[in-house]
Amino acid sequence: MPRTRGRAPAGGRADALSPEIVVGAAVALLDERGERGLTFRLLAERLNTGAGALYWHVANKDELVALAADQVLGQALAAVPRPENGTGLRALAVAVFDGLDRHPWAASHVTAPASLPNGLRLFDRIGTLVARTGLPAERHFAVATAVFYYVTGVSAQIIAPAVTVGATTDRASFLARTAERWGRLDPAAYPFLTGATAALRDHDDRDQFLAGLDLLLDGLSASGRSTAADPRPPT
Amino acid sequence: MPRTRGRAPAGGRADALSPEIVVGAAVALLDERGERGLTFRLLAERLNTGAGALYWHVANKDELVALAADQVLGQALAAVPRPENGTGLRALAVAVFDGLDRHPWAASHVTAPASLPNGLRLFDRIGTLVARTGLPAERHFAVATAVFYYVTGVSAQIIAPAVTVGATTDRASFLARTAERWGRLDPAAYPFLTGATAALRDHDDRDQFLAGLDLLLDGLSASGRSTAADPRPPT
DNA sequence: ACATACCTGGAACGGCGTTCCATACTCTTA
DNA sequence: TAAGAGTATGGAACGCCGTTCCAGGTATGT
Repeated sequence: MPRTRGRAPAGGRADALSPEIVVGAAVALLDERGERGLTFRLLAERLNTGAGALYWHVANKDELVALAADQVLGQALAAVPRPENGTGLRALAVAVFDGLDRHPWAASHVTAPASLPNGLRLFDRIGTLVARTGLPAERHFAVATAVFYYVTGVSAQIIAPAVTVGATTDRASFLARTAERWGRLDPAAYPFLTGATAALRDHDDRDQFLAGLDLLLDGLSASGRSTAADPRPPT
Repeated sequence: MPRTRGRAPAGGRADALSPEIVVGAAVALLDERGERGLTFRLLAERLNTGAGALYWHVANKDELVALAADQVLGQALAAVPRPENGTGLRALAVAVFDGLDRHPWAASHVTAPASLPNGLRLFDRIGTLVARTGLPAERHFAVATAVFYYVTGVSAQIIAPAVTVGATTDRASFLARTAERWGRLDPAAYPFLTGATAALRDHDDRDQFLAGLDLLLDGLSASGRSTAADPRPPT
């Protein structure tokens, strides 16, 4: 890719490309065909140009996918309700999860430490909300990082596999088959799994995300209560 | 790949391949060159055979990488200390993190729901330890899943980016550059990040994993205390 | 009209995952 | 011992991919 990416001062062709257009088309293609279906040739075809032209606007495929994922994250952040009461962190996390769930390929590309605009915005909003909880200041960064890691990492774990699986079969029958396989395991070697097949069959991914998130947030308020900086120390 | 993969009843050549040998060589190659460096041609060359022969033992590259990651997970599980007191979950999680940290490419390939042997073993051990905490039985599955997601998802978030970054520059200078970029952001738009550059520069990834894990486990014991099934209800 | 900088798009390169298949090896059966 | 079957090999070939290269087009500034 050439050094500069700025547009010509004033003009340019009417049908000119831009990084935004290329990334937008990439998001559409990723939504339709998944990560393996995104190809510079196919993308160029949709944009009525050649593959080489895309490299003027985007360094390589890694950057293209990263930018596409950051755009998805931006849409998710735009959907976050105003943080009114004390539930800001939870609402933010849920909005990100739901946003990524609509574009499953993106989940595994939102990485830390954040470098792209919306990743930075997400981390900053988490940090700002953490700073309001009354936790001692020296713990803000570590806690914010933990929440960021949870939201991005666990979302990726939950959402990403669905891409591979969902293409072939629907979720219910996949869970049923998995549960059946668990049930056939040796109970001596797998005492927990063999008894958990019903729970596996009935579980909901989004609820799992929320359950873990609430554990984390409970731990946050619990540890906040037991610190010296707390305005209302126990007894 | 052909239908069957069983070895001949008794014999075979002295230099015969096997799925174990192929996966073992793949692990070595992944350790040396990372995921992009693993190639069927290169792998075949190391095993003194042709690329086509590998497909007799392994269905495709996805399966090969998944099996390699599961082998790494197996090594990590073998290193877990005996779960004596109440710290079993923490020790298990730490062992998995450290094991994956030694093979960074593997972190993002340990997925849920687990299907390969060591993924199943990990989930079962987490579930067994959760069942011992005194939590009501109907919450065991959800909590075990949350811990599993945390361990695998957050490990992947922390460890995987280091592959891309570490190849070019060392960690300290990467953090320094990132911190400097955060410092140049607009404080009005990024109030938290602009004040967190020092914390970013000094943070330790493993400590972050532990900090979040402890939050989660604190939440676990806190929510365990407040449930109806608890033998000692609050006041 | 000319020079310049930006941008395009098609051809070409090297490498990849995967398939195919002729061949070889070993054990079983006769 | 000879033949057959099943198992495993390895090299050639296929189609596709990311990426590079570059000759040309298109606008602006002089």
